[in-house]
Amino acid sequence: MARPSNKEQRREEILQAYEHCISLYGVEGATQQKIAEKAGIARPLLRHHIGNNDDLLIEVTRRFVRRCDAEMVYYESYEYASGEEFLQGLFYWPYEQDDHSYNDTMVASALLISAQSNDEVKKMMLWWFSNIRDSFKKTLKKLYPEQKDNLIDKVATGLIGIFFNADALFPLWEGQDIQDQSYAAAKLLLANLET
Amino acid sequence: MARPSNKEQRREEILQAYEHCISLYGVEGATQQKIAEKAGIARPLLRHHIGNNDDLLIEVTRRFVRRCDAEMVYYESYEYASGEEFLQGLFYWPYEQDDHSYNDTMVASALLISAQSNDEVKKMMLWWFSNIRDSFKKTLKKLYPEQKDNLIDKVATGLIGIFFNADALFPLWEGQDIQDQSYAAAKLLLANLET
DNA sequence: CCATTAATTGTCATATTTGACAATATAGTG
DNA sequence: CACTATATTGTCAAATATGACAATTAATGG
Repeated sequence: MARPSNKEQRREEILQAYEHCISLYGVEGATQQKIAEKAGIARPLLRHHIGNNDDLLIEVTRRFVRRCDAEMVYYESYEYASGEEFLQGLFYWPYEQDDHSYNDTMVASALLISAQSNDEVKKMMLWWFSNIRDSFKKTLKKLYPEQKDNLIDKVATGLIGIFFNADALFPLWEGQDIQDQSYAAAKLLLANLET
Repeated sequence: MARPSNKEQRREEILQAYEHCISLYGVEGATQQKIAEKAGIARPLLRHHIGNNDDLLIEVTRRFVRRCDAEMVYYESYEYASGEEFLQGLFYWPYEQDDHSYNDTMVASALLISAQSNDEVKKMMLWWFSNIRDSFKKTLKKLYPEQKDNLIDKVATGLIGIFFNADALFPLWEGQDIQDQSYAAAKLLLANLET
């Protein structure tokens, strides 16, 4: 009856380009022009397919959180042979296996800044972190079912912190020593669950 | 012979206001108007006292790094009775004791984004992190002189990660559970140095 | 009071960014 | 082909942000 809609595909392309720009320039530095350029489309299409700047920010945050959720579900379903294998996957996951080339942790830290002055973003980012923490807890519980929840909670929170820090500093560090030391620290922390 | 210069004081006020705006809105979101408003002065004075946007970013980064350095020197000089006291000071330092009300970790993560596309900022932020890591190492070495450097390095990197994560999430979390769990995780990690 | 130097204010041009909408092109159906 | 719904392009006004500089005010020494 009419020209077929490519709205869903375009939305994805736009939001992925937006995420990429956010990781490079921050939320306020990711202008519509940069987004459109990165997505390889004309600027007015951002408006056509998604909306104004507010809409764009809400939608990109929603997409980011959902994407992380999906990844968490995937990780949860995986049966790790050991805690060490879990950490290996966490710290040494090769970028090439993602469908994008930018750094998720940079996106998250940029969105956390916007969350301070945007309640919707704040709500989503709160849920984002809770979800990650719960996922870590579940995985650790499966690996160490005999351990108390209380201890698992602490270790999970600590592992997340160590991992995010390593990931946020990754773009600045050429060498790998921060990643390696963070991985080593994570192992030390995880050892508290191996009785 | 002439009207006395208040350039140094004004520079400080401006750069502090800029830092505050960066922590709230990110680097690109901290416009000259917002900075001037926060500092309680007219916008053209930013230019008069410091310079254009590039100059402002360089100078605010320099000030931030120097301020953190000074804090590190202060912490290093302190004689901690135990590792636990060190962690207490780290995680439960009351905001009221700082001369500002904003979150340093948010400033750092915003500057880390700009560092990706600004070599001068990048250089300074690399030094910023190296310095913090060295400072942590020194403090731990003083507390646990019998431990191997290798182990101390790992624990230091891990503690920094856990602390930054807790601090970056602080503005979003009303309760204290993340701080408390992070503190508990840090204690677990530090326990690796208590033989 | 005068000269001097710096702070402060006022103002404008320019560049950038966004919002909005009309006009056109495209791909399907009958 | 004609019709329809959608994508795409073109364009412009409005808002915002920055750069630049002239004009004014203020504080100090002589």
